[in-house]
Amino acid sequence: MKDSKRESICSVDYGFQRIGGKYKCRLIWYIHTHGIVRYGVLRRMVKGITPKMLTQTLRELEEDKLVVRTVYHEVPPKVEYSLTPIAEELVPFIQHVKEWADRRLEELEKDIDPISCD
Amino acid sequence: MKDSKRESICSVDYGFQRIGGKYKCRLIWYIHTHGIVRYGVLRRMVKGITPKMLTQTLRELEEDKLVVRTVYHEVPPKVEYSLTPIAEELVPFIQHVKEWADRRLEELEKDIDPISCD
DNA sequence: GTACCTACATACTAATTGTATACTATTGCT
DNA sequence: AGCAATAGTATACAATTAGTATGTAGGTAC
Repeated sequence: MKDSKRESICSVDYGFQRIGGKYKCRLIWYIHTHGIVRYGVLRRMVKGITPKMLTQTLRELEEDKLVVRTVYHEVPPKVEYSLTPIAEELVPFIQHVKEWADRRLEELEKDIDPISCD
Repeated sequence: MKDSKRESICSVDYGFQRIGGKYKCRLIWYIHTHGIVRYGVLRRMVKGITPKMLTQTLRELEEDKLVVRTVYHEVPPKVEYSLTPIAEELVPFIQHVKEWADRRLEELEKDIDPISCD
């Protein structure tokens, strides 16, 4: 993520730069529903994500103070992720969008049958 | 926007695909605060947007049934955009993010002084 | 001693998204 | 005839974002 990304024109822009991207909100949501999650668990939960994207996204969230990364100096390595209060503030809104999306999907048709995020 | 965009893995994913992108939420927000807006007005409001991106984004929003495009067959041309009830459902949540972002920006520092979206 | 575990790192490539700039159509107005 | 106004299109290009493939560390179990 470049510094230029920090140059927002307005607060709507700023906000969505922080939670945009392919996986950010899904990660926030998953971490929220589990409280504290290990890297490997996230990797299995976020279907299709590669380790590179997972690490990259988590680092960006950490930089923006949305997740906390706790490293246990053990072997094999253990790293846990959890949400900051700042990120928790976003959870209701992610839930709102999720519910909105659920209604849209329901309207569309039943044969798409997307996998639930719960 | 490709058809693959329609292939969402979960509803969080689905939701954010519909409102993600550099300008979508800003446009929804601007149209909301003005009710009915003409193309040229939007272009002047959304600082820095190019006609290509504006048209493209509006068409995507229209496809997703978030905005309504009304063409008046006059010369010079007149086209008005307004939100659908589906998009209006998203407004409180965009406002939530906007307020969240305002708090973040305030915390960061005063010397950034981003332009308000109101 | 070698395979295995977790949580990455690195290099490269592909796909998507956005920018810059120029151009069009239509008709009233001067 | 030529220009202004509006809502775009077209084309080429640049930047950003995502994906693939492979490698690494430092122990532990066999």
